[in-house]
Amino acid sequence: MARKTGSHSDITGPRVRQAALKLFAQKGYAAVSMRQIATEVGLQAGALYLYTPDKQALLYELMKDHLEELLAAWQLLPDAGDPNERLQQFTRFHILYHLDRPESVFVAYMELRNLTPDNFTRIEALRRSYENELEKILIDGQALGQFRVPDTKLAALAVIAMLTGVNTWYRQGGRLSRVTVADIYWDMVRKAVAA
Amino acid sequence: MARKTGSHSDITGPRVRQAALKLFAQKGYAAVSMRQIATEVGLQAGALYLYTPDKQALLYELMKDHLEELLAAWQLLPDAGDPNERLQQFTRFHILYHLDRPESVFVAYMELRNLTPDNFTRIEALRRSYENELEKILIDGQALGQFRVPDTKLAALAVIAMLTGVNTWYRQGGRLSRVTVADIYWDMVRKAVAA
DNA sequence: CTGGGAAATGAACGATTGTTCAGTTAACCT
DNA sequence: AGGTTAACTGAACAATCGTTCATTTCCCAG
Repeated sequence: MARKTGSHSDITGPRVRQAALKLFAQKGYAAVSMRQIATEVGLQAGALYLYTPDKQALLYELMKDHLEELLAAWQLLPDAGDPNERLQQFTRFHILYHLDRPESVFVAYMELRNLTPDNFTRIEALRRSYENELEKILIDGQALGQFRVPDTKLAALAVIAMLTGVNTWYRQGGRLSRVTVADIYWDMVRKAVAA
Repeated sequence: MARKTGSHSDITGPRVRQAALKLFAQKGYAAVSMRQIATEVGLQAGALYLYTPDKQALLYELMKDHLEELLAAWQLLPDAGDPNERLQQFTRFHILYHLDRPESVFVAYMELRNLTPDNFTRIEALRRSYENELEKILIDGQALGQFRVPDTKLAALAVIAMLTGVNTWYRQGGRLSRVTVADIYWDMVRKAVAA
């Protein structure tokens, strides 16, 4: 038997990526076999190679898409002008955006060492440009005397680490809503960089 | 050939764990084979089973030892009394202790999903008790009016995430010394929880 | 000097890995 | 209605996986 009824390339492709994302997040890239991904989609392992050149490309595309979409979503937001407002905007955006995509976030943070050196360099560049978006806010606020941080680069990394940490413990249906969590973290971020 | 000259069990055992730690941190648990670990030590794969019942135990022991030693080292410090002093002590301790053990920290954070359910439960308990050490400080400071955080549990998690984040970017010989980094982070932590 | 046990080898086990490819089937176009 | 081709199967590839075990070697106690 070949070519199941109702099968289409433009449907199967995304399903392959979705299955890979789910399994990579669950068990880790190295622990997931192409056969497991194929089973999740309802295919034989060989069919996956119609949609990806190899396993590595599957991982790289997932991480690249995640970071590019993250940057695009951030840049789509209106400029709030005032650095303090922009920092609040960034804090809330980061938490809510990441809480909506736990699997992508997990893979993008945990599987860096499974990238080939070339792919690692590209992903790192994307991550750095996201960090720079936050640092720009801190630099502007520092210049205006609204913020006072010892080091804008370190402060940016510290804030991002703190915010991304939410993903490690947040569970839907817990005692705090997503917006409440964002409120709480904004309070700490605001004070941490205050003048 | 068997039994190299000068070989001893009490030397080889630690060397096996050391090699496993190095390789797990470098490539990830699932991507490292027992043969790679054996080669690193200068053994055949079969000999590893004189020092560990299986690969899983090797991972579990590394994580368990790391967390137990972390807790022990923290509890060995003299009680500073004042919550603000204790928080500063925790901040500096966490950063310096973790910067001294990048491989253990990496493995303990990245390989949780490769633990069996039983082992995962035990490791999680250790991690939680470390988080509780910080939360105790925050609760005491909150009661004295020194701190004002919206939620002591979340604040503890946020601070730990922020501090542990140092390990992801710090490189020896960089533009900042370890103590300077600790100073910078203490400034941010102090303000983040300030009343 | 010798026997015994600790330490390590090296081969073997079945299972699984990523990837390729010739063959088969079903959907679409004319 | 029939032929084309995209979509998929299923078998095969060599390599590698974690683990076991009979065998060999060396160190040390007596």
